[in-house]
Parts: sequence; structure tokens; C-alpha cells
Amino acid sequence: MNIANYDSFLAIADPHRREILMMLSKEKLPMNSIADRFDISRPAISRHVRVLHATGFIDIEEKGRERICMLNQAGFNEIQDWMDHFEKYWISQLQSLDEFLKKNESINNKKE
Amino acid sequence: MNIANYDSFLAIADPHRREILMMLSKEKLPMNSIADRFDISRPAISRHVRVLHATGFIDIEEKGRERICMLNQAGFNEIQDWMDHFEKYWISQLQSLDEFLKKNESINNKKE
DNA sequence: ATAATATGTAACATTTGTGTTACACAAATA
DNA sequence: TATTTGTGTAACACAAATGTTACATATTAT
Repeated sequence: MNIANYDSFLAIADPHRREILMMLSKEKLPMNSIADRFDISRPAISRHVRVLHATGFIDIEEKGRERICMLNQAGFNEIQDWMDHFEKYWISQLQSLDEFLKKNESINNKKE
Repeated sequence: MNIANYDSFLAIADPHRREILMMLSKEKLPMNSIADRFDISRPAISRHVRVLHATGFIDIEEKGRERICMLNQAGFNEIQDWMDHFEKYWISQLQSLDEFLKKNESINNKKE
């Protein structure tokens, strides 16, 4: 597929790509060192890195003929923003539960 | 594909499925009410909901012939745990930057 | 009892995503 | 300069994901 059609969510849907991100959270790595650690072909990894780069999860520093890959926060932020929306939902759910319990408590008190 | 092969990351990779989750963060909805709001077919939505349910993003309450869908935190937690790993990375990066700046500061002080 | 409603699912076509091999090229090394 | 190293990408095959239509079934309403 055309790389332009990928978004952050699709980018992290692939286990290989998540493994690449995990590796880069330990150390910066040049393209081929990443590929060496996988059992799939170098071109496949090259493409995965391209996807992660295009979606803002990876920065690439050109150093002679090498391309050093490192994490870029932008991609992660997109996911986190989305998660934050639902975080708010769970917090409001807890509040509703809390209110419910308090109401019940006062009813129970009346019964006694 | 077999639903058993889906994981949380793949579950939220599809825009329709993310839209379903967004809807359910506003209100609980029966299966068909969800489908009504999309321009794709009801069976397609049925499958999306099945995926979200299997991966722990949705709970389903059977109510007569209706199946009421609502959010379930479990799926979101899986994503958040993964995000937390990288959150730690960014914090440690900030610390490194901080240490670097402090070291530089003391060098600059010596120069003066 | 019949009809309408709310669903599930199989079969199939199509689209999308991933992997491979083969080839190209620039930078570093001998 | 010739070779090796680090990389990109096109072409293709295959696998996986998504959508559709058609049909089945259980519950509710008439």
C-alpha cells in the first residue's frame, strides 16, 4: 500500500513495527542493525521503518552512508491524545459510581 | 480473518472501529443503532463489534433480542501499558537533557 | 399465528498489507 | 580504482482484512 495512507494507529498495528520501536527505546540503531535482529528480509524492515518515520514514530539521522533511527515523540502523542479522551470517560464513570454509592449509603442509613 | 488472531493494536487500527468506540464513549448503544450511523452494511459493523468485544474494548449486555454495547476498560489498558513504557523513555530523555544542560552550565561558568 | 425486529454468520469478491528477490547507487575501504 | 558496505525501491506473490449479499434464528408486537 501507499505509505501516505498509513496513520499512527495502523503504524503500531504491526508486531514487527512495535518490536522496532521497543528496540529503539533501548538504543539508537542504524537501519541494517535493526534488520539484523529480525528474521525477515532487510527490505521488509526498511519498509517498516519508512512507515514508522512517515507516521512520526521515528526520526532518522543521516550519517555518511548510514541512517541512524531513533524514537520521535510525535507519533506517540497522537495515540496518547486518543487514549486521553477515553481516560476522561473512565474517570467520569468512576464519579458516577461514587455518586451512586453515596446515594445508596444515605438510603441504607434511613433504613436503619 | 479469524477473530482469534486480532490483538488490541489491530483492533484500533481500523477507523470504523475507532469511530464505534468514540460513539460508545457518549452512550451505550444496541448493535443496530451503531450500524444505522454508518454507511457500511450492518454485517460489517457486526463484525467490527465482534472484534472490539474479543479484544476487550467492548462489553455486551443481552437484553431480550437486543445486544447493548458499552465500553470495557480492559482493551484500553493494554494500549496504555504499552504507551507507559515509552512515556518512561521520554522522561529519561528529558533527564539526560537536563543533566547535559547543567554540565554545560558549569563549563560556561568556568570560562567566565 | 403471523409479521416485524434485532440480530448472527457463511460465502464470496475486493482491497490492503506484508514479504521476497532482484537490482541500483552512493559512501567507505582496500 | 575496485570492492565492500549500507541503503532504497520496484515488481511480484501471497496473506490478511474488509465489505457485500443472502440466509438463518430468536424475540417481540399485532
